[in-house]
Amino acid sequence: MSRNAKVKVDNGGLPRDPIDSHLVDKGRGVSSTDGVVLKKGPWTSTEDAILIDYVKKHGEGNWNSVQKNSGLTRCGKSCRLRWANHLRPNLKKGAFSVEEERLIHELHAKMGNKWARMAALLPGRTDNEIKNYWNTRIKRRQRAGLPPYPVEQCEQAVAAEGQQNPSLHEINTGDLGFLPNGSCHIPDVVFDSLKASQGFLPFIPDLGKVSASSLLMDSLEQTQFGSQMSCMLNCRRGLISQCSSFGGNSEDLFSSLHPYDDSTGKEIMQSVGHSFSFDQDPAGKNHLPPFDVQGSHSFSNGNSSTSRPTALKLELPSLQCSEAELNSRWITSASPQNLLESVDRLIRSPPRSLQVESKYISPPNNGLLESLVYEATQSSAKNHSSDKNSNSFAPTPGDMGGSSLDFCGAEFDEYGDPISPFGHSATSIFNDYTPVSGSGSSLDNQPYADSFPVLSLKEEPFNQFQSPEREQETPAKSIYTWPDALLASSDWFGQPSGPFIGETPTSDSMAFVTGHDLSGDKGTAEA
DNA sequence: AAAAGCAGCAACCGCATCACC
DNA sequence: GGGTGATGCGGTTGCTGCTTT
Repeated sequence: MSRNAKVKVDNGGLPRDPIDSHLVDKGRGVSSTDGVVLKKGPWTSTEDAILIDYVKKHGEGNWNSVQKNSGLTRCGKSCRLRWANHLRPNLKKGAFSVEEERLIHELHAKMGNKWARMAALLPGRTDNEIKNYWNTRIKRRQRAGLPPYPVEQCEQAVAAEGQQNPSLHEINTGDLGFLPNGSCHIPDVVFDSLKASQGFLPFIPDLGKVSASSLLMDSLEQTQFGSQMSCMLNCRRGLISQCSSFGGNSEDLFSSLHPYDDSTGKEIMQSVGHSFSFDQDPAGKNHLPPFDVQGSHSFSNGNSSTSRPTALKLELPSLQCSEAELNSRWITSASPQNLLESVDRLIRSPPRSLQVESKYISPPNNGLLESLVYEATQSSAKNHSSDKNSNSFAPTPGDMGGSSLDFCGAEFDEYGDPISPFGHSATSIFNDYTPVSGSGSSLDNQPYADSFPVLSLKEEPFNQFQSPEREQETPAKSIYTWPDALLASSDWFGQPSGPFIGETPTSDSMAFVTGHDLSGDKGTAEA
């Protein structure tokens, strides 16, 4: 499907005159390299057919030769992308199923923005599709002021981590960080993890023997919202990671919560009955610059940015849940008063989730993800034994249980709802929370699919964005635009019914294939 | 009804990695 | 070991339709 109608495409096939001057200026029409004018922009059905035919004859790869051998005026990269994302068989189209969404969430929580690897575990889905899905969701949630992490996903993740790494579990189920004397306490196991990570995480300074609590709190205190954060660290350490999910600018988050009052944090602490009694090194000898652990760059603001590491590009472990769930579990706005109350309640009655053992899932999680990962690992071992990165689900720094990266994930996962102290009633958070086992998230309240659909086609009009006068330049809706010859070819993909794996093309889709405009409207009919 | 903003998607770009010479 | 081309990946852009104001 091409909605880029403004970008002129060719005239129903190989452009006789590919140079389209009015597109050159736009930078997305044609480009010229080595005297060969390469077309950009949306693909047409004819181009698709050419590419499909080429792949059928020559197989995948050698994409740069496509242009030479097939006459396509597309660069190799463009061809590869088109094939991978739209033309190759077994591609699923349409909305993600609930299972797929849940899997994406799990995978993203584990991998970060490794779209290709995630796509490898989602049959029929492309990295681009997953990426777009995720970015769209994240954007929407950010705009709504919601964190990307759903409760159950966090619980699952932390449960798995807890069982896999007892030291992390110690954090997960450990104390709240509130010592009898009211001082703040951060389990040093956290910093043990940090120290252990120093070898491969260059941004982590030499922690030496500095007190973990003093180190972090000292850093926090340098920030204008440090008081808030230090409180949150104790209340809900998961916020560390959570904040970073908002574009890495937790300052915005905080300011949005308390836009006019920098003293709110102190008030909170006072309301909680705590004072800032850090065990700071009085001489300041161990006064290390603030450091970032995963996601904790949110600690940095204008005051401490000079010591802000820049080497690490942080990926967000990202978790989501349905909007409905969010509505019930997350806050969208918060008043300082609510915040105070939340924290207060939190102190008085520690959340259930903090005491909960890893009961929701076992290390293999629900089995779906792990089995896929296992499968992929096996496959990867076979097919990519030479992968020098060895990152195909092999332990990476982020995957290593003892790493700081992981501890951060476990940290926020522990509490499931890391941002809640900012406004969501702690009571509501922990009382309302009901583990959603197995059901996964239901984004946008989409009805659950009973099973993983083999193919969920969402048919769209072939020429939905096409003006009548441009019928000959039909931008292709890839999967529906297979040439008749290819569809008729039962041996093309070993699928007697053509490329529509698991589903015989409907008459409509066949009509698409034949290039006949069935609808000028965008009414979509679920297959 | 018009304008503005949002959502979803396809495609492009730059960089990293790999394979081959 | 270095150079070069091919490929893969992740981030970003640009476009259109839809929704909201």
